[in-house]
Amino acid sequence: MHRHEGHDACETGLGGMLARAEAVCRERGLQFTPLRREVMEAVAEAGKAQGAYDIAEKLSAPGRRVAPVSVYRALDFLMENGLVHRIASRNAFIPCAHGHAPGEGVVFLICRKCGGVDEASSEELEDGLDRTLKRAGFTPAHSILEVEGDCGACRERQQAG
Amino acid sequence: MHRHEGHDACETGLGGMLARAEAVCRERGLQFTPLRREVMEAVAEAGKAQGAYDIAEKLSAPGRRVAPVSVYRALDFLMENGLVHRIASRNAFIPCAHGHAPGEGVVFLICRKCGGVDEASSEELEDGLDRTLKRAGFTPAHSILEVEGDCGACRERQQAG
DNA sequence: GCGGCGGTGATACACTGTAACAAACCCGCC
DNA sequence: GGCGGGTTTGTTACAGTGTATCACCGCCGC
Repeated sequence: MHRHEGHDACETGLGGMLARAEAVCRERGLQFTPLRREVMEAVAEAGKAQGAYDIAEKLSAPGRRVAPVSVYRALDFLMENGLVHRIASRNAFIPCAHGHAPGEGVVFLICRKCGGVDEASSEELEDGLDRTLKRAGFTPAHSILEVEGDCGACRERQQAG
Repeated sequence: MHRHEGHDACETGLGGMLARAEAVCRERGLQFTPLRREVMEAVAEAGKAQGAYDIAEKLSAPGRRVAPVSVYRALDFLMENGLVHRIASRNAFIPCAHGHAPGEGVVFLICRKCGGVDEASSEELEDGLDRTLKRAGFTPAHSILEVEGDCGACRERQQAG
């Protein structure tokens, strides 16, 4: 996973994400079951967005088959609780890097080279979007902001190498 | 289709869109074949985003079956030439309401009630996005901006009725 | 005519996601 | 301990979305 330039206060890394997931569930009286934990781990470990079927395969082993439908259920749970995000343009899932209010304007930065996905949020962007929507007479309920391109790390790597 | 509040210079309506498609193809030396025309019509006629399979069904008739794969090819062609857009969050397609540079920041406003999709673009929004990306060290290649909510027409309709 | 090329038809298939129902589990309660 | 009810998971089947492959057709230039 590449660095996160756009935001701090970001307890990143597998451990931090699992700890946060656990905390959130305890707080809300929800069960952080073994399956949900495993799915969370699988999403958090991977350096890039994972498809549901990828996760199902990763969790399966000789003698244990995890069906995609189970993965979807775990992912739904994790999404409802803001622990993972869905990348619509990829039909794939990433861990939520930092806690942010649900529905808040977060942009996903998807690198074409390394496949990594970073999150960025900005007041400025959100304000611009709000004003544009208001001008159009549109009341937003949910936004999808995804940008595909080249992340800083990959560009450096390319220039250096 | 509801009104377009956010932009003008918008030769909307079936005729205008077909004319533009024809013009674009002639300009670029590309073929605006019957099938492509029919797919363009199907997308332009419908008041809301159409799935590829919907289009295939609409074009099929007793004695003539249009396979989804043919529709996809036509849609790819039309998308490459900026005549239709894909709505990632719906797996569906809409006609491009107004000519805009490829890759330019256009937001799709998707109404939950009527299913209509409007386009809006704004300098302000684009600037905000550009600055956010620059701050994150990210070089954009392609953006997807989709907002789901309630369009003005539907809100009025609801208050009146 | 002949070869190349783009478009279309047709089949098959991969990938993504959901519905429905059964079984296991947990927990409070009698 | 046993019972009832809610939640989670397993399993199967299926719907929806998109692509690969190959064959055929029509057109155009040589």
